[in-house]
Amino acid sequence: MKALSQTSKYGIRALLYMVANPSQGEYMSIGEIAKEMDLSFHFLTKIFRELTSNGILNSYRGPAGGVALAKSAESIMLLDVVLALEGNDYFDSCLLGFPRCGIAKPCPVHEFWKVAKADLKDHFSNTSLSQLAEKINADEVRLYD
Amino acid sequence: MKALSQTSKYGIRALLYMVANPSQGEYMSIGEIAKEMDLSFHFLTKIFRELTSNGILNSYRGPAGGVALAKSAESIMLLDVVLALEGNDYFDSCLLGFPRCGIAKPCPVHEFWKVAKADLKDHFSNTSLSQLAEKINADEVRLYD
DNA sequence: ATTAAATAAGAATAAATAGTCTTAAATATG
DNA sequence: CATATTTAAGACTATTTATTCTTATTTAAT
Repeated sequence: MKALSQTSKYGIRALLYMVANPSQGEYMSIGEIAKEMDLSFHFLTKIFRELTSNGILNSYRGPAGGVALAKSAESIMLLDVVLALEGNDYFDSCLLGFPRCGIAKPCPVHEFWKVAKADLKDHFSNTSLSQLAEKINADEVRLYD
Repeated sequence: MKALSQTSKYGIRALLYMVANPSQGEYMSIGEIAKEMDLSFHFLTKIFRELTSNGILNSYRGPAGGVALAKSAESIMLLDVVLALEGNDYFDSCLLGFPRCGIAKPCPVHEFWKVAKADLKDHFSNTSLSQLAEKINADEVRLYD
């Protein structure tokens, strides 16, 4: 189940890397993040530009430049990042792609899907980057599922 | 949120059409279904081949041939169709695409996503084509959401 | 047998997504 | 000012998904 594009996955993971591995200086270089995460510098740069233009990151050019969270990690919610990278219509989809599925003419799974999407959106809107980064740093490993 | 491919969406909708609009004869022609649903005959044929090879449909060639449900609409679950068209690994994905996300090294949203996927899978496995087709025939329309 | 009506199979094309590359602009430092 | 470092912008390419097209096979009816 591919709920998110590669762009979103990389974007979120890169942000979590930034929060989990705070830099000494004000800005962290995209090159370093890409290297540590073993993904394309250019692709990450492109993703970060989107996050910058959406007010999630600040960027600064030149030596010692890079990117930095525009707000505290506590106040950046997963929802913000998902909407920035997937578009604001992310939660508007009809599960089965029925042509004019909506309030007036709901598809047969409309109600169910509406609730499922609302739950997901709710979770995203209540999950901050700091909360997720904490889990990474705590190295929460489960040996049995 | 694009949870399903176009293939799955069309496939499910076409099956629902078949259940909601039973034909006189044993088989219903793909051409008729495609025409009624206003989608490509060739594409639908391709999708139906997959459903046929997965034991969800029976097909018959020649005049008066076509496709027919291989089992009762009550016993074909949404899950069967989704797994047939999306693959059996549909519920195995990591939401954030973390490299070795799993029991031993869960990603920061692993537990949440595991539950969300299980809920969805559960719903799919408890929803039959007949249940959904009934809603279509009842023309359940909601004027307020 | 011949023809018409279907699906089967898969090649070919189009569109969307993912990823790479090149050039420009900004900034710090010697 | 010259140079090095870094992001910005967007063109370009590759891969995946979606869609169309062509040919083959099966079957019924005349």
